[in-house]
Amino acid sequence: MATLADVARHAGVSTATASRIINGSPKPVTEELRARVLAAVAELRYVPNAHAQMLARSHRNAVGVIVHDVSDPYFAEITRGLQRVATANGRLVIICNSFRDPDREMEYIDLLHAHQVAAIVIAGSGYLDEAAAKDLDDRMRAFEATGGRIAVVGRHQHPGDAVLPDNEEGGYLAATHLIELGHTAIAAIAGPPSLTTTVDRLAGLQRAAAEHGVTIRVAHSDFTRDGGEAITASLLASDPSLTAIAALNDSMAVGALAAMRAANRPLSIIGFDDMPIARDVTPALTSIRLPLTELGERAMTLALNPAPDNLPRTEHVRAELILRDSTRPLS
Amino acid sequence: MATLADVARHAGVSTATASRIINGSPKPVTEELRARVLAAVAELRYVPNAHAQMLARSHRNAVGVIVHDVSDPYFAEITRGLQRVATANGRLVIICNSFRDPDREMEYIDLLHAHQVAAIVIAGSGYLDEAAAKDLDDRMRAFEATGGRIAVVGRHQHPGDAVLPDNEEGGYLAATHLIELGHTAIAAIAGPPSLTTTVDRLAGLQRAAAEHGVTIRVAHSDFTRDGGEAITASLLASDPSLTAIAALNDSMAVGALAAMRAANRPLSIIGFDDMPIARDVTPALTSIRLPLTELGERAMTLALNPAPDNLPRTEHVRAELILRDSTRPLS
DNA sequence: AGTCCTGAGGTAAGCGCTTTCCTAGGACCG
DNA sequence: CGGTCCTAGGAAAGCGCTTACCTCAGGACT
Repeated sequence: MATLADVARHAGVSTATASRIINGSPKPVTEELRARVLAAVAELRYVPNAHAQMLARSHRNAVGVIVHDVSDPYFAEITRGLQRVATANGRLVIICNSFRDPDREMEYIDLLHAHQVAAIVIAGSGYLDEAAAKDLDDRMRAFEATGGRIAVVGRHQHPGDAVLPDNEEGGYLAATHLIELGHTAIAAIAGPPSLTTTVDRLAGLQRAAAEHGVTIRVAHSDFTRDGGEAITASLLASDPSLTAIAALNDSMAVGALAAMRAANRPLSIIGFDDMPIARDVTPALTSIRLPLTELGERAMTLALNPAPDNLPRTEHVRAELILRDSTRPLS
Repeated sequence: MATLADVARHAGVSTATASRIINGSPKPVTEELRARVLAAVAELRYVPNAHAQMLARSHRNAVGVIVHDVSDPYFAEITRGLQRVATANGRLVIICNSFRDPDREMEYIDLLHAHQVAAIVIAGSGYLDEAAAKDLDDRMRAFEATGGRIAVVGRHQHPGDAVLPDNEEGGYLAATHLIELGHTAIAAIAGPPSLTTTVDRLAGLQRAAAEHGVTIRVAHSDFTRDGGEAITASLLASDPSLTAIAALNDSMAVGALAAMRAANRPLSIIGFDDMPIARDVTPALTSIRLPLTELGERAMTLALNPAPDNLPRTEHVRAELILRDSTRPLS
């Protein structure tokens, strides 16, 4: 592997000069030396060792992103926003999937810390488990103590910069919509109760229910299509009066649609997140939209630009009802 | 930021001893010192500087992955497989999105090279553009010259370890299926003609067409849902006799479904890739399945385990027809 | 002519870690 | 009891870079 010293030797200059030329330092250098060095770089196919650079420079360049799973469309959208802003600022993004495992999340925080990233963005639901949240918070503080910055997407224990999707409001919108269509036999199909996302969305649902004197039955399952299908099937089997379902994310809603078709029962189903598939399933899914890409963009912006006074900032993004065909007035 | 020297000082030992204890080196150390060092680590919240470690060690730990876009379900699946194998081998994965831009791809190769990754996996279609392919290949060789390993997923200029989805075979299966259902007025909606994926799949389609004496009309657009919808709409408008469409990926197929619905024309539509959405659109999409996760797993396995004789290895994964409701016999 | 810049380049001190080699004390042997 | 091996621990040499500081010419000034 060619090193800077090789290049310098090849060009007959010192490593200092070679380094300056290669990095375009402001220090003036004769055209001739510049040409010689660049020629040596090309000939030796020299690529600087990023680790040596990091060590020698004080500059922290990369940023870390921890999401539950990039291949989940929800996080994919957020990640897209994160990346857009990061690359616009010339930062390398290191993406880590925690798969909703607090331990793995901690490992990744340490790993990113070890890699001297300038900032870490953690996207995804927090954990209601006090112990886990506390441990996580400790790691984050240790990272921040070394000058690293953290921004979170979604509700987390961690105090600091955060951008929060309005999950409660979204839940409220969803339930209100179903109730206004005349439904009263409503079930909510929710993800794991240990996630704050689940809790917040449910809270909104229940607030609307309480306001209208309706009770909403809650069933938990995985935040996946299959989870939604299974739980809906059992709900339909156990409750013949059910006319509407509020799914706490679109994947579950798609599963619910499948279960509904299988059971041949007309239902009003509303999803949450408004993922791209929503408009292509049949019937097209009514859903609560969250501007996910924007969520990511704003989080990365917060992470990259420290508040002048260094006080924690919190931004909210609104949820919005997207009307399609999967919800109908109770006939 | 606490350094190893701080820890050593705090524990009253040399950095050598501290390093050995922290890294669990085989060198024996008294229990007492071990305890003192670990206590210092905890107290100072010491996290080793990964860059300094990389520099000092010869060991290369991370691996790089370059895909067109992780949030595209196709690449998400592949990436999942790559990650699975990588983490199973204790490797950190750095994911880079090239967004189908050869220049960005080159930049990322250099970047990963600079970061001293042990291996790079490049997933996605190659480019038919000779110049771009050549440049890319140069970078790859420079990386390999320093001891790095490369594996590619899909057809690429680069000679070396590769795992290839059987795109041609898949195209053949798709067209044969439509023809056997009695269709003769068939159009293919394809992605950009500069991608080898497009070319290979089309070749399969045309081989089947030739075998049965049918001609398939080809229209190009983006490899996206909206691309598929737009091109299908214009196809339907210009050719009233069309009865079947072979989409070169599922996203386009979903778009085609939407266009078909809008035009209220019954069509047989077959997709490609069998992404998860396929079974949830209406009608459920007949498609050609590629075992994407396996593709990723095998590529990473190749990348991580050099061939004993260091000869290029090529593995193929078969395409398979998945029958659903979107294709019907010509009535 | 002597003093001071100023521009162009080199020297060398780290950055934080790993690891080879060395040292000093015991344990053990004959 | 002197010599030989271990054995636990330390000293220090890098890993490949950046950069503060130094040197040395050659002008521009007094």
